[in-house]
Amino acid sequence: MPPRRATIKDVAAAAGVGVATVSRVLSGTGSASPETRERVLAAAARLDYRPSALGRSLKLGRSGGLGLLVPGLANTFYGQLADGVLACARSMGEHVVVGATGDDPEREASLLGSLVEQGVERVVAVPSGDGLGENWEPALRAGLRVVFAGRPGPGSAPSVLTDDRAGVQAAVDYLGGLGHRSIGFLGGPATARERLFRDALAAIRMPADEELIVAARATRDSAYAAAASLFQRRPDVTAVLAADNTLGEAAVLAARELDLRIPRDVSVIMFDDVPWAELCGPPLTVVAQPAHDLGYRAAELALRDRPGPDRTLLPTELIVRNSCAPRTPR
Amino acid sequence: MPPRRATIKDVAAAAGVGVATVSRVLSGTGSASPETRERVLAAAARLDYRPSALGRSLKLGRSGGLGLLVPGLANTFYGQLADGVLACARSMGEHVVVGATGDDPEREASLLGSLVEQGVERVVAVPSGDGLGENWEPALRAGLRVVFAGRPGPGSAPSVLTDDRAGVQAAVDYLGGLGHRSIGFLGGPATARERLFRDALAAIRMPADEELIVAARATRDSAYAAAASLFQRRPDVTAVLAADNTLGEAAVLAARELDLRIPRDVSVIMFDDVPWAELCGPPLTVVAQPAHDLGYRAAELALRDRPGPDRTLLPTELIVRNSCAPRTPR
DNA sequence: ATGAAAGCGCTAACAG
DNA sequence: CTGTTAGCGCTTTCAT
Repeated sequence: MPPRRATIKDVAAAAGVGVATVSRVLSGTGSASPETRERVLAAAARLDYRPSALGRSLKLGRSGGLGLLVPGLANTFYGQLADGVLACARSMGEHVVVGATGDDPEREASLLGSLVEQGVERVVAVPSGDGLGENWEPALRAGLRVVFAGRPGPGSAPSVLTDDRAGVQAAVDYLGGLGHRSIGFLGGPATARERLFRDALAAIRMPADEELIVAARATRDSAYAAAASLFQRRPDVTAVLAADNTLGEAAVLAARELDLRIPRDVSVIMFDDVPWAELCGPPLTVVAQPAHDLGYRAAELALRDRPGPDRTLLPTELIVRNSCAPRTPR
Repeated sequence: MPPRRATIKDVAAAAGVGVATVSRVLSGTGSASPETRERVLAAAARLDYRPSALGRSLKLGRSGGLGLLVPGLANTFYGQLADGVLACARSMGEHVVVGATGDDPEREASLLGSLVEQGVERVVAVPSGDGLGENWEPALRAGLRVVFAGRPGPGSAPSVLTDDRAGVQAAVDYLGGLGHRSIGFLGGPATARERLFRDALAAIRMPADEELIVAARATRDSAYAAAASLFQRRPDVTAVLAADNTLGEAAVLAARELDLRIPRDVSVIMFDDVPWAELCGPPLTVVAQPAHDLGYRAAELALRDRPGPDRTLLPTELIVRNSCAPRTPR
């Protein structure tokens, strides 16, 4: 049987002082005679005392800790974002409680509930796809401080985003410049980029062909199916923009399966400059997003005391590699 | 100012009963008249009451929650492993507190300390590279229940591992069968596979050339440098085994940079069947590890009440793609 | 069936 | 400078 963890009382007894003194010495608050300090510190060390955050939080009413809600960590983009959040939290001495929503609003709601029960009152979240966000209403009203990252949150909640509009436009401009006229769009659960895609097309006076815009659910299979069906239904697409790295992966897989050569038969651009984009055969042209920064900044905002700006926009960058070529009719 | 969260007292008052009754009704313990039940439930719902896990944990002495310590989440392998842990935790209604160690024992120790302060008493961890593990001694003695995943923990602590011996042997056998005699090994912070590599070589009666065995630190740069220097110092290596996906990535990058064609000039096998292995140019032959399962099983063990087996070994699988070819002298 | 009260570990007033 | 005490939200005897 493991010996019960030492409490502040044990330390007080061992040092021959009152509990308040121990608390003061250990938290640096108030003053204590050097000699007492010494004794307390020694006793604490000897007993391997670790103050209970539970006790402290309960007393203080506020419980440190940062919640983090992402679709899933197997996706490199969210992994990087999460690492950014962890880095910031660590630098501020806060712990973080994570949950994987699977882009499912119901799971998100339940996870959110459990965060609240844990006493977490600040969270950074990549909101689940549907975008309706009625999940967040009550939490926000209840005083939970949430900063959305990577995708805009509902209402006026603060969000740290990438400049997707510019990113999508850059991709579309690039493809358009290469002569492509039938550009497909592979979208995911978050549909914001889909609208931006239409806008980008309009900006260069190209009509949006609804059949070329497809949306997949948050699974690998669904992404693949969406990509394959797009290529099959419309053999005339000569270029495709994938809204995230999962979709990009699906696009190259589907193209390969269908014997479409990249970039000869189809040009591909995807969002997210994941490390493998460069290793891909051929190396993929991407719209890079600063995933780590996204997380770091969001965490910073959530953890800082003063509310930050409602919208932080981080730049995207079109990184040209070898997955796009001038249009040649298929 | 956000309205303070409702407490059990508020519910009791609103329902016109004592706090004990509320507690009993809400936790399903004890009995209550249907009519009282009704009133309590209604009041709780109306006030949007969420029981405080802090209060409960403090009272109960035990605090749910699972700690998770990994090198970092940007690495797909750990991301998948973490997803496995999250999946299991969620199914058992536990929350998860994560930390990224960066494979640094010091950070690991500090993170571990903060977990203990949070009242977490069960953790799954990918122990940091050094393998000395004096970090864990005290925690283990203090009754912390830790299950190691992916890498063996120090001492006799329970671990959920992949059958690396078989995996390394399969890779070496395969390469040997292809005629390779100078096989390089790219190792990381965790050195266990390095020993297995020597063993595997011995098993097929090949001498281990120390100069062909290199170890990188846990950064992308270090991995790249290690790979590049291996290729440059020893132009006679015709094959290389990379101990994880980061190292594998470095190997193909370095090879490309040095104008070494895969697999014509060098054959490459890496650990971890990350999604991009198939997309790589050329598709990479890998030793697949069930990352998600690793995490799920480890979490299961950590969360179950009875201690499980000390060692769970999950199978690896050699997945042959196109990154290896018969040896041709360079 | 239900309420009153104790106490988990901690911090902040308040005395001394 | 330091000790005593109340009380954070909750569960759990113990009475009623």
